[in-house]
Order: sequence, then C-alpha cells, then structure tokens
Amino acid sequence: MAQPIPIHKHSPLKASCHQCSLSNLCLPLAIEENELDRLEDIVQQGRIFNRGEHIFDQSTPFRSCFAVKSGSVKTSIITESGEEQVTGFFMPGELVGLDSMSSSTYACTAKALERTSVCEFPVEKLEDLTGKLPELQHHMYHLMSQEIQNGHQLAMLLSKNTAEERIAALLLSLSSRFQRRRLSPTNFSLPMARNDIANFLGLAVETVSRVFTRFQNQGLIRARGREVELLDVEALQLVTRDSARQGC
Amino acid sequence: MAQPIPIHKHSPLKASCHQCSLSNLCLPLAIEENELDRLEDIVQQGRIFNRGEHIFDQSTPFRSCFAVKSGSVKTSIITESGEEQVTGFFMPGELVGLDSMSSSTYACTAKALERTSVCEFPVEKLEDLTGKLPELQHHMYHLMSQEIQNGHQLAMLLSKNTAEERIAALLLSLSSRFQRRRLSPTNFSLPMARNDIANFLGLAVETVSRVFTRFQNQGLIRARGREVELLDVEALQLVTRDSARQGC
DNA sequence: CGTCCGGATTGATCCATATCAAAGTTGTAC
DNA sequence: GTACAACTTTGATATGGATCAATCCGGACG
Repeated sequence: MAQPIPIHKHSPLKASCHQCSLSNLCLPLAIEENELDRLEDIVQQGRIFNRGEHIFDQSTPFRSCFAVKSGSVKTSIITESGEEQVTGFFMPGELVGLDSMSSSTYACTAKALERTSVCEFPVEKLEDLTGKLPELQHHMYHLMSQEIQNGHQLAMLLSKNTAEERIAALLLSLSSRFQRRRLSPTNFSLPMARNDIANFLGLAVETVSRVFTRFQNQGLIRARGREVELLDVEALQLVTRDSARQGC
Repeated sequence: MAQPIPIHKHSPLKASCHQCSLSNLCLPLAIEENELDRLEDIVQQGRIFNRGEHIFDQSTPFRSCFAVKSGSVKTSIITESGEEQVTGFFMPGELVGLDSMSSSTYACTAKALERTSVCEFPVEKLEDLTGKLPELQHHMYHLMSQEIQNGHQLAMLLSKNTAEERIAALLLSLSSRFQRRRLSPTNFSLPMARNDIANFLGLAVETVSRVFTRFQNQGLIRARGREVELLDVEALQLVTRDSARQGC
C-alpha cells in the first residue's frame, strides 16, 4: 500500500527561516544570517491547526514554545471551576508559551482562532542555543520582559480604565500589530469573537457590543461583524488617554 | 583631609552571597556552591534606601536588576498624566527589574516601602554570566516566566473577582511569601499602605478599609493598622475560591 | 430556499464599588 | 507634650457596567 504523502508531520521542510517572510519579526530577528542555520536545526516547522483546535492546554507537559506563522492564537487560563480568563492574542511573528518556562505543564491553554500554522521550538534545545548565541539570549530576555510589561499594561487597563478606553486600546494594539506586518492598520478583520474580547478586557459581551455601536455612531470606526475599519485613529488614541485628561 | 570611611559605596563587602541567609531564595539558588564566586564577582552589595526613596524610576537608564536583601519594594508605572498603577511588591529574595530588560530606561518606578537594602546585578554582566552558566540562564527564564504568570494571575483577579476575593488573595500571597522566609505566615506586618493595596488591586482605598473591617468582624483576620493576623486561613482560601463556587 | 444555531445586538433593571464628605487615628518633628 | 500631616476608617449617595431577557443576524446544512 502506498503511503499517502504526509504533508505536515513528516515533511519538516527544513530550512525555511531563511525565506520566511516573518524573519524580521520572529526569533531570526536576533540572529546573524550565518547563524540562522542553527535555529533552523532546532525548529519544527509547519504544524497546522484548524480553528478551535488546541495547540496545547494546561495538562500538556511543557516542551516547546511556538511561533505563530499564519493565523492567530488565543491563550487563556482555565480555573478549576471551568472559568476562563483570556490572557492574550498572538499574531504571526509572535511567540507563544513564554509564560510556561517555569512550569512542568503549560501555564495556559492555547487555541487556534482560525486555521493557523506554527513553528515549534523545543525549549531544551532553545536554551542550549541561547547559551551559545548571546544575541539570541538577549532577545529571549527582551521578549519575556515585554510580555511582563504587557501584563502590567493590561492590569492597568483593567483596574483604571472604562470599557471604552479598554476597547479603544485593544483596537489600537491590533492595528499597530497589523501595521508591523505591513498590512493595513485601519482595515482588518478581528480574529476573535466578541466574547473573547469581553473576557480579555474584563467586560461583559453586551458591553463590548454596546461600545462598538457607540464608537460606530461617533464615527470612530465602522464595524460589521468581525470586519473593522478604524475611521479616526487619533480620536481613538484620545479615548485611551481620557483617563489622563481627568487630571487636567 | 582624611576621607570618611565610605560605608556603602566603596566597601563592597565582596563575597557575601556565600553567607547570605537568602541564598536559597535568590539567584544563588540556581548556582553550584563552587560557581557562586562568579556571581559574587558581578554583584554590588549593600546599597541601602530609606523608606520612600527611589531605587530607580522610569527615567533612569536601565543598567541593573536588584535583589531585595531586606525591607521591601513597591514597583509602579506612572502615566504621563501622573496616575500611578502599582505593579508589584517585592520582598527579600525577590528580583526587581525583570520587566525592564527590553527597554533602555526602566519600565517602572521602584520605591523602598521601608528601610531596604538591595544587591545590584548589572545586566550586561549578568547576561554574560547566564551565557556561561546554563543553570543560571534557566533560572532567569524561570523567574521571568513566573513574573508573566503573576501578571496573568493579577489580570484574572482584576477582571473576575470581587473586592473581598482580591484582598483575601493578596493576604494569602503575602502569607506564603513570609512563610518561604521562615517567618510566621499568620502574623506579620504589611509593608505597604492601604492606598498601595487599593491601587494594586484596582480598588478604592475606602473599599479596602471596609473589607478589612468586614474580614475582622467575620473573625477571619485581626488587623490593627499594618499589623495583621490571619485567624482563619482556610476561610480566606475559601473566599478566594468563591468565584469558583458560583459554577457549582 | 427554508431552517436552525451560535454569535451579536438592543433594552430594562440592579448592584458592587466608586465617589464625596467627614471624622478618627497614628506617627513624628519640634 | 503638642500639633501637624499623613493615613485610615466610617457613612451617604451616585453610577458604570453586570445581569437578565428578548430579538436579531448570518452562515452551514439539509
């Protein structure tokens, strides 16, 4: 019997960091061209997940970090009682799993929000490599530190800002992340449901919905379902700084 | 003219990680006895700050991480508008500044909550050293990852939990951190003001105060000013899991 | 082409916590 | 010991967003 060609699992198209369009965002960013092979030696490319599939969950033994190659990923913590707290959204070029480097199983659950492909970096090998490439080590510290800062930023949003401010901030964050990938910063499609936005921002779905329509009525955005157009970026930025204006 | 003896700055009592009582909590934790010298070579010990003094702020160029040796430290972000968001409290054995490793100036402001001494680890040297000691590198990843998780935990608390749950969680967190240092887990003195607690937990001071008295009336704690005694730890744990119970 | 179903929107009501206001308390400097 | 300043507590009121309850929409599928 002829084996069907195993598209994803066993054709690990080695050596494509070199030609990956995300090499200026992802880990290769920190590596000299001539050292890139060493990263390619440890990466497992091309794993694909359909919308809704888990890349890992809190019971999976922690082995690897994952770089999003295409699609998008939602991470969340599920409490004993089944409650979910969305902790982040990850877009192409971003690294998922850094929060788990202190645990034996993953610290969160990662789910593909759409058809998503990821590159897998086994941490043991990654740590070996960062021990040899100071630039890469530095970059890892950089990424982790940024993730800590993101957390603080989120905490700030949650504890001090109104629903409108939180949503404006999220839209602008997404916008700038699309822009980094040279996609339109004003015209994009949200990878996540209203529910996920609500959960992430500590709001009720209904509130998210209402704020979207309010923004729409004020001419700040145009939104139909997940399609969003930012009509007035400056005004949105003003919204996020409203808490600032209180002081004046 | 005889120079006065420069107590802190130039008598860097080299080599005291060896005999430091926190060596099982702090960075030495990850290092073999015989490699400990290499850490001591880069650490600057014994800097002392009085209550209210800044160890660094957001305009200070980022150079070093600081391990708390005694006392305690509050970190917070100050926004352009002067608003403060407390991002964490650090106790002896804990490392301050990990969130800044992606920036040229510190990402937050660190202030001594009481008379506090810290050990300074210049990051440049620290990165060199972690490149050579895989165990230490691993430990750095571990610490940073934990800080990310703390952030997620806090976000969860802020977005899903009531005032009582948040405060119970903080008390229990402090309790277990005192315990790690072999101090009483039920009888301690809060290093921070009600205001800082409120800010950290996204509450108004008045609410914090009210919850403290409510807990007291319920016989969960005894509190006079900053002195706290946890009378019923199990009940407090139940409080933090109240959100869980909703689901049953 | 209708039906069904999950997600999204809209409306009405309620509540936890903020906010405002005023004492009380503690520490500390003189 | 007195007095100021900073912190804490307590009370009364207001409100942003949660919650409850329909209804609406769009896409998958028979």
